[in-house]
Amino acid sequence: MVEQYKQQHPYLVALDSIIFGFDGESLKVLLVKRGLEEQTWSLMGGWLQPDESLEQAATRILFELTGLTNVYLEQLNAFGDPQRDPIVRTVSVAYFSLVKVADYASKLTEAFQARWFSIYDLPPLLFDHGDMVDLAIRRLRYKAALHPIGFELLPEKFTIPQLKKLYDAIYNTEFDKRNFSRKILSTNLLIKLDEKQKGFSKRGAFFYQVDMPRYQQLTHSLLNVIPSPDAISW
Amino acid sequence: MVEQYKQQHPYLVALDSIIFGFDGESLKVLLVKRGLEEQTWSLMGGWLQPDESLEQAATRILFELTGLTNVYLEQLNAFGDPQRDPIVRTVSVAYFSLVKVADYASKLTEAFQARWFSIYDLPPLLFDHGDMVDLAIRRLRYKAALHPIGFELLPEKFTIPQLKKLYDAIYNTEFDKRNFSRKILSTNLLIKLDEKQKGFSKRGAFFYQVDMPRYQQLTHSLLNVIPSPDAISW
DNA sequence: ACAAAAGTGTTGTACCTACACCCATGT
DNA sequence: ACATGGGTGTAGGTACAACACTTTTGT
Repeated sequence: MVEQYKQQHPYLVALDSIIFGFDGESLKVLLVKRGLEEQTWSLMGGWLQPDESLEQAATRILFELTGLTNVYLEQLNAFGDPQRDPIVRTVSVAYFSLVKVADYASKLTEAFQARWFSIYDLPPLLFDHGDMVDLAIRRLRYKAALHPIGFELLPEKFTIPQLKKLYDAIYNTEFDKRNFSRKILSTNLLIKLDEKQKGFSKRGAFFYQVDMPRYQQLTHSLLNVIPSPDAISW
Repeated sequence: MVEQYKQQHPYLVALDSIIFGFDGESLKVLLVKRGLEEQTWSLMGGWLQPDESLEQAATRILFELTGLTNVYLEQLNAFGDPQRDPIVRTVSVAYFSLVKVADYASKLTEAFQARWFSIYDLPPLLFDHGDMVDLAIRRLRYKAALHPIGFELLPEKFTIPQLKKLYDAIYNTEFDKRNFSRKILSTNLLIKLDEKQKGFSKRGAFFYQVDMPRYQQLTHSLLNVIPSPDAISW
């Protein structure tokens, strides 16, 4: 019975990370120039090690580049076209993650040549990494419309106008600030702080932070969508 | 530079299929007893071949069991825990598919011991296949609430009451037939036929079929969700 | 006092929900 | 004639979309 295993071809298994960040103005993806491919920008990636799960490997790779832990990470898709890596047949599992750029800036390991690129102005990418980024952007848009994950891209304390700008950037559109803030606040997901943001505008906007227990709970319940009768929306 | 590849460990790559079907009453999953594991039910699966993409392999494996082509197929998740297959380390990419059971019945290859199980009454499964099925059910619920994929589980011609029963089964609930049919018909996705279903009820229900061009178009546009301003729904 | 961004209020409309009755047909 | 499922209609409430004005404060 173990025979059946022995006859099979093994393949290399890689992980690639689409790392999103938000600098206050536009949505960015973190790209690197790898040692062996000096010419081309690519996603941060690495190989699956024998003792790791896929998620552990993706977490490790993210840490190696950014020094960050406790980051939002979600499996995007496995890519396995026979020709995707022209040197050796490789199956790559892509993950996307949402990081707070301020944290990143302080922890970046300089071993990598890395740069943030606006999602609307990407360079040509290695292999099928362009497809991965495309898919990740669509997935982020899809997901952020249904789940409150945008916060993962903002600092602990942020203002409603900042949050609106983030959503403007994700969807490349312009939300109505009145409806936007009403909708966001109606979820009771945000706790208003006493503190105001100084320097950016004259009046200054109030800081908010996420109500973590409620966030966890909401995230969990949204994953188990059992639409109330008649809540099918297409 | 090729050195970097050579140092890496290769792994076996498998595919597993969660095959959903609907028999008119409840939502089912197709399970098999594999040659080497006579004792345990498992998902239909197979190995990735050198010349195949992941999707091609999943399609082939589905065909080998059911004889079906042109089936709804979607990548669910890659599973790669070091211990998931106790014999050899294997990364498995799970796909879920939606089949029309009537088609299947006529094409089933008898080489496999296969059976439909209600999703609410599953046997213990091999390896992590139970997790895969759980995730697939959640994904199907999630997706079917937002995209009109339920049709994939019904014959070409079906009635509104049949469609409602399908959704009742998916969500283990009881939709209101008046609101349900209004909602479905308001999408203009269904074309009413002259023909009535005979035998099941005295009055007989009209058959409908999917307006394919509109279905394709809707499917496409729903995948590129760009919410109209303020259409964030959480 | 003025500019620039923050913050709040209103109203029409569309859709969702809950609920009740009539219709067609096989027995 | 009656039982069984099929099919439609209505009204109240909720949430969304579109839109305009006031507030605060640094210069």
